[in-house]
Amino acid sequence: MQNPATPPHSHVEPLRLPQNVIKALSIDNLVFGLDEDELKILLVKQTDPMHQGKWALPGGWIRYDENLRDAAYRLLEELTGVKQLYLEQLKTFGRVNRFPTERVVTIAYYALVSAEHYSLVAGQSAADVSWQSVNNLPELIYDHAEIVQYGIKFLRHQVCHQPIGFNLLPEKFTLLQLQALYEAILNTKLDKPNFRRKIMKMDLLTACNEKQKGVPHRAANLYRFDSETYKQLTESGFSFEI
Amino acid sequence: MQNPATPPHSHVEPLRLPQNVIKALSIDNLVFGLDEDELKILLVKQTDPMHQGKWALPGGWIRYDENLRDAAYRLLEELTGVKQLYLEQLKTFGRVNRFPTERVVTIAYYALVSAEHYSLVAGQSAADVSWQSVNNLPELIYDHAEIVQYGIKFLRHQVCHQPIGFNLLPEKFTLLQLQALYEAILNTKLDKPNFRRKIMKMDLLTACNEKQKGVPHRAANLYRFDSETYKQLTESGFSFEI
DNA sequence: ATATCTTATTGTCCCATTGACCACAAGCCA
DNA sequence: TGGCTTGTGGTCAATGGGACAATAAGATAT
Repeated sequence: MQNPATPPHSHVEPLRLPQNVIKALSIDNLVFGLDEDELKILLVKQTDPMHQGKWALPGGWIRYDENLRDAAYRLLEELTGVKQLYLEQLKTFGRVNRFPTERVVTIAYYALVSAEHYSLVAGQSAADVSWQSVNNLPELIYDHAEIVQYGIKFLRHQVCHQPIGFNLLPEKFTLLQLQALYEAILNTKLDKPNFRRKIMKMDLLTACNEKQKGVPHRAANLYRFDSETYKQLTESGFSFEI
Repeated sequence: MQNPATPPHSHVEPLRLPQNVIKALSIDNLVFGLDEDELKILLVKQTDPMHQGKWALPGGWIRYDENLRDAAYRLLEELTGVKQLYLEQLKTFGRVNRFPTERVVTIAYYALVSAEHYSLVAGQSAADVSWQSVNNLPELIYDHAEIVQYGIKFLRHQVCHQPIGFNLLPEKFTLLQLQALYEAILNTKLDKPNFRRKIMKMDLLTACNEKQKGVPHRAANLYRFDSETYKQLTESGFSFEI
């Protein structure tokens, strides 16, 4: 972990910046995944003596000639090998003393990893990367706990107002999987028939004409999110609400 | 405009950074105000030959020992003299070539100026600061048009999901003023009796037991926003929706 | 084969909310 | 006094959501 792409929080003192980056400006990624109906985030274990036992958000430096989002993508791909994921800016955190040795402002992004990629992510990379349940997080370095709290709150809000939850599911999913997703993120119980009607009435799902396989009970229909229709509906004033 | 607090976009080349700031990181403020039922933003006229006739968002550099929000507050107060305003982070913009001479990333904040302060704002400061209708904006420098578009969209969303619109009104306001605010921001027409019922049922307004004065028709009741009640309601799961 | 279990899916009832619209009240002005 | 404008209270039908009952479809156990 001594290469130029080393995340800023792998060092403590002295701060050794790689060449060709914007000093004082870093990226931190808040990566969400869904595991057995539980919402998890991706954390990196700190190995240096100063932060022994603590964890951090995966992050790194922005290159001088690199757009912000590109930097976030690159850092995630370097870490997890996953290319396709939903990624949006979360917020910028810059409290004066958030970083010990220098004034470092960090731009936080949040990402959603689909079920297909979920198990690959942590495996692809070093052993010190792992998924952790948002309901039972370890101690985090710097202000990362604050970033996580803000991000969870933000995700809870977003997921109700934008159809982004689908990014956490496999491409083809059942209505119950979708419902379980909302229950996991919002930490609530929903009524199955009502949830079903609400979703279907939006006309955002297209039936795959295919059924679940390998389940020990009646197989449910599989659906996929129809982003084309969503785009059209949005233009005519439709707004997604759960 | 050659003092150390000069906004980054007042210069073009060479980039002369004031001492004691975080290089490569600036603040831009998107300041909203309501004027005669029209939504306006605060812009600064550019005087240097390079940007003659163009306008910019008021902005500046972040000091090395200053929190981000504090920097945004300071810059606004320096420019307008207004201390009390609603201010929140909007988004960070950092396209590689958004700034001509250097890689500069900017953290955009958005602010809401109350009607009491509205007319003071532009007067307090240089003649090259003025309110401009969001429906008829002049040409802006750099990526400021993009920031403005994003901000307007964001405001339209926020105002429907959070009770922030009150920050644009005087402390005591009538229901019709509130309705006009929503109509101006959302660019729609609303039904008066229905809007009224919807708002009142939320229990977020307390009557001042006072009436409008100096109007050539029946005077309406004045109300004020009750932030205490809102806090309590929020904790019990209430969510503001228009 | 039959019972039983689990989940999928459809249907129904009731109530709160919304939107469209009407009617009257209050105050100013000519 | 009457006409004008705006405030305020009401009706009514349509809609949408929450609670919940009922049935269907598979899989498994006996």
